[in-house]
Amino acid sequence: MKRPTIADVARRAGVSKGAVSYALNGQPGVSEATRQRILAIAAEIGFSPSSAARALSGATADAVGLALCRPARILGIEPFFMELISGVEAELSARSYALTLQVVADQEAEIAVYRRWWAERRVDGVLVCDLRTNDIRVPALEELQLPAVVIGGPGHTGTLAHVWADDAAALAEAVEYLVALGHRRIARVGGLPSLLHTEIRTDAFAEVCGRLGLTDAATVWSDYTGEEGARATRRLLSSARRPTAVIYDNDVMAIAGLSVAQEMGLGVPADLSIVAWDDSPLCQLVHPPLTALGRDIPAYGAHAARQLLAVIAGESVGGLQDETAHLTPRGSTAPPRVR
Amino acid sequence: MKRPTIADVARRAGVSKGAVSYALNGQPGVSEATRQRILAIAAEIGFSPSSAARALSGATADAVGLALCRPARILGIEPFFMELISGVEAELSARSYALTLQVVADQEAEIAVYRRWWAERRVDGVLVCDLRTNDIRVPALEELQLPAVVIGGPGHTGTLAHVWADDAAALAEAVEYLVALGHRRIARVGGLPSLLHTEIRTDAFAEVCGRLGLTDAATVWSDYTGEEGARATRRLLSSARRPTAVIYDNDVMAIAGLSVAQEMGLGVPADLSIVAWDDSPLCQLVHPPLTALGRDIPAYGAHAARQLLAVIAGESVGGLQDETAHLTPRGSTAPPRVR
DNA sequence: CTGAAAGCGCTTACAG
DNA sequence: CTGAAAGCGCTTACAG
Repeated sequence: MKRPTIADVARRAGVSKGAVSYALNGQPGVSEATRQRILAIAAEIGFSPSSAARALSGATADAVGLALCRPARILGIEPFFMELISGVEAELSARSYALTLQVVADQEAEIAVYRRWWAERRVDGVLVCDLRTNDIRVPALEELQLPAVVIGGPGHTGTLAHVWADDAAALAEAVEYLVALGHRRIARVGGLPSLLHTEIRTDAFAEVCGRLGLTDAATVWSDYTGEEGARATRRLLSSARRPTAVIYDNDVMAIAGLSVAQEMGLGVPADLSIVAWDDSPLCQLVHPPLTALGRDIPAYGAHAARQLLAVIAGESVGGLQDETAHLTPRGSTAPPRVR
Repeated sequence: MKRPTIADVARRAGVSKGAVSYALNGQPGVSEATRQRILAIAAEIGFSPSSAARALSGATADAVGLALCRPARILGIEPFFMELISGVEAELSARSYALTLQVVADQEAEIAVYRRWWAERRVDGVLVCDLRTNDIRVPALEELQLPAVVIGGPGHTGTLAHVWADDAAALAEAVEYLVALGHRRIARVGGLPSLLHTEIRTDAFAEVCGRLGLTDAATVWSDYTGEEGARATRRLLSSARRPTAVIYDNDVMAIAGLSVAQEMGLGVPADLSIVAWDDSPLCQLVHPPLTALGRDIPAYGAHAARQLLAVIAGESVGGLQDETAHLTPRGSTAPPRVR
């Protein structure tokens, strides 16, 4: 099957290629009647302009890039990324933008991908995940002047546009809720310490625990996987003054923690209360269902995509604060059993 | 920052643009010494050929498309897709191919996306998921002559290349294992009945149960979500002659089933044995860990991508049988408690 | 309001 | 082995 070109449309409409281009792109320079006729013919023969030809003529690539820097096993198990992607995609495809995805091994490789995308003119802009403190990707993108939106913050985003959520406030809400239930020994199993949002949560956890006079509050590090979450939980629950409540930085570790508690013969929530970040459907799959801090991740992705399209359009875009995660109490939290 | 073009490289190397093109693409027509010099200069100034210009000159788009037809909530929670994507992506990026992702609402929308991609020359080929019986996407792709590899089968793939796994054999292995443990009343919670692989598993389940003389074997339908998996499990466990073992078509439903059993006061595995398909890390997160039918999904994706690149290269490619899922026994299966 | 033409940055026959 | 040139399919000033 031969692909129709703009010349085919022009010939059938009896106009020049230029006129077809104007008609399709909603530019002035063609009468309304002609425009309608051209549009009808284009639809009839199934014409869509070659994205390569458009991109080459100085127009945009109509594509946005997303590089993911996590190993496959973590990418697969965390609902976060797929939900984010589906939100990004929904916004992009509504504007006929394509999403180009690439998995990278580390930040250097990610920067190399950005350079290549830029040199190839393959994407009009990129979405940046997993922001770190003093992230080397930020100056690299600034230097390339490749439109970019950082998903994360606040802070450490340089001059780049970004969308962020107030994790500190959400964490404080969770701690205050546990304290209100009567908990005094609260621990937190954190995600990768190199990520900015982990650091923000760690600082917020220390701040709120200090403010509430909790002296036994400790953060232990993990990497978002179930194995590490389980290991961290075993360590916490084996300690002399074991916590009566644990907050996990993601749903997968929280579920692993629940399983460890059951394995150790501890009742949840009687002996141990559990709170998870990322209120994915996983949290409601287990028994008891997990109290979780959640927000609309597809919407977060959609907002980031919208910001990026604005940056690409040349608008001046700064930071956008997204909804703060809110706590949904379920069966995994209760007042601590008096011992 | 100005993007370097082939002319910049040619000027600095003191050769024609054609020579640079030959050198970069490994074509004859340039001496080895010149080639090395050109390559060095290209690397030095960070030149990558414009993908648009390459695509327009009749070369390939160097991109492959993947349309996903599942709602965000299912896409997010099932590790399968993200694992598949990361495998696809690993293979593609090793050959400098980009992956273009689009989420679609239904098969008609998916076909429209294929038509647009084809007309826009945006991708060189596509990967097709979630094959159905008499799938309307197959003839549509055949008509477009858009290179495609179907991930699924056997059967119903028309003339398209495909990769598939023998789910019937894997299911038989699981049933035989349960029967060997002493189970006679085995149920199955199936996935979306419209999908071909669900149908294949259903037929295989009926066949092997018949062969082994299990008269109470029943398949109930679900949709891969935890809610539906839980509902189906409640129904099964409330029946007069409730099964002593259940096989679930995915990990998410199996975990939901485990949770329902616990909620109903049934011991797993003492009162109920559970087997899950898709041995993702989720299966080892719960307590007891789930016996599961698993295989290497990233590798499956990589094989599909490799097949697609072969089709794009014009090679004659048929069906490729991938590894059969194998059973990993864990704590969720045991001989049935005598009642 | 319309047409003819240049140009985007490559690839690839075609001459030398 | 190398260079000059056509052409891919668009967009967009530039004339009319």
